[in-house]
Amino acid sequence: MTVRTRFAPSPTGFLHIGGARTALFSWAYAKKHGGKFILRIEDTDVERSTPAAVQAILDGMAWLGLDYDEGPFYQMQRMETYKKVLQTMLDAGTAYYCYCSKEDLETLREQQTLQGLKPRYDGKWRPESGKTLPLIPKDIPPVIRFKNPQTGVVAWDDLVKGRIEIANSEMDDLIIARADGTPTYNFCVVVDDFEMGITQVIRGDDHVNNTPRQINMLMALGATIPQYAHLSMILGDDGQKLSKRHGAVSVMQYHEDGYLKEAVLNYLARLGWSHGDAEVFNMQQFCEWFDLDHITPSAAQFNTEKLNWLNAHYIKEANLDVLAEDIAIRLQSNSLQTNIHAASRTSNLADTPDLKLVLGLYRERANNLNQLAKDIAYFYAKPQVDAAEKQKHMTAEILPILHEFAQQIKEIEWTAENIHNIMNALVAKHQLKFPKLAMPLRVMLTGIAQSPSIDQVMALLGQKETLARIETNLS
RNA sequence: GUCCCCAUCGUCUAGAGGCCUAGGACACCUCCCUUUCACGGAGGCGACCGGGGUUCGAAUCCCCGUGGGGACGCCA
Repeated sequence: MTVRTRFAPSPTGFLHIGGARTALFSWAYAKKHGGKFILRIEDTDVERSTPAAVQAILDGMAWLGLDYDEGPFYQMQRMETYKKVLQTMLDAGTAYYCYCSKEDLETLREQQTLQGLKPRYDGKWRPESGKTLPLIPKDIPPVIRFKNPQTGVVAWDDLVKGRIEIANSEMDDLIIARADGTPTYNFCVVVDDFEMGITQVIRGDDHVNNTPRQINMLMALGATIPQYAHLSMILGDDGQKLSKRHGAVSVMQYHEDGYLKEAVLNYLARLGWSHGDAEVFNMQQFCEWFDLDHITPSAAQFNTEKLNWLNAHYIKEANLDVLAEDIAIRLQSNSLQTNIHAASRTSNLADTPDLKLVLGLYRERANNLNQLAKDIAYFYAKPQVDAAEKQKHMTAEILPILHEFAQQIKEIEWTAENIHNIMNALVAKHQLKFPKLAMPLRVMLTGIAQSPSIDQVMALLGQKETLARIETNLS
């Protein structure tokens, strides 16, 4: 049988890290088995679903490259189907009308909670042979409930958690259609998973408790029961549960925060799943290796440090053209123009340092795109020179030598090697340690005391700009 | 409260009864490299929640605790 998996988010917010991982695992499972990955938007909660959230989910998946083979399907557009199935169940006696009002239900729940009982429907309108149902009230539009079996157990072999058994006596008759006739979540999922031929349901483990109900409904419909794999949740960096109030951010936020999608993907893949000692791998390898057997059943804590490390790795590995595109945009949002775009070349940026060469010098030391852009900003705008560093490194002793250096580099062919030779010669002549000369240059040229080899920095900065910055600081 | 799930270094994890003196990765520490800061290289620190079983042998299987989490909506 062809594998068919699905990702079924409800559009009530952005695609967060947990949802992204669920999608990633479903996607990878389908890819691994040559199956289909289906996207289904569960938008039956009209109150909370928004088009913006739908778009946010689509954007998030697009950024990560989680492409779907079918969909997106929208449940709100499948009402006819649900109504039809509802009617069949009513006819078959596996569902029934319930005329309890919301208020009745509310007080019932309160009483039960007060008595320390598990809140559940009392079966007032559940038809049984020999039972007389109450008189149907005129002014209350009924909901439809599923007639859940009352004895026996529902069991399934969860692909992540192993065998799970839940007694039917623990479940009540859940509402599958609201008073206004619209179907509810558990029912729509069942109909859709059935009709879409889903073979493996991979979802968050907050759905474990829904599974036995769904299996019961599936059985009532005579459907094949899919396999289930319940993924445990992802905790925040602090070990706390992620929520709207606390720590949950959109995957797109990682893009904004300077992360490469390759790093996010690799990190997420490795969070709760493993392949021996493999830590760094691309999505192709992931899809080849992925299996449900190596998913941890326990919750995993998010670790930004490790994400940073992976990000550093992928920044080093990135295609330089792609990286330059990205960094150019980040620089631009700080009003810094680079010469990467043809349009920019028409301006007076012709002798501005080549971004790709600059990145070649800097990518090794970065673990974040925004930081990288910030670090190289001085190539494209005069830096703010750190006063303390200037005072520390531009000593009276070195000042005349800096003048001498400035003189000498006016004459040379502008290469890092030539610059380096001049520095070496000066240091030797005055019997100084190399940093004595390198540090003040670093401060004058970059504004701070840390940079790659300063001769290479000068080579990229250009002769004119290098001299200009030195002279400004010496005068 | 009831039901369900989970439990290996600080964190992510390897581990399918002997391969475990518990392995890898991030972080941390030390050293090396060095033109500062990074990168990189070499080392180091560091864990089987507790108690009972089963077994010749348990991180692995069972039971009981303990701790964490989830679910109990005309939300999904």
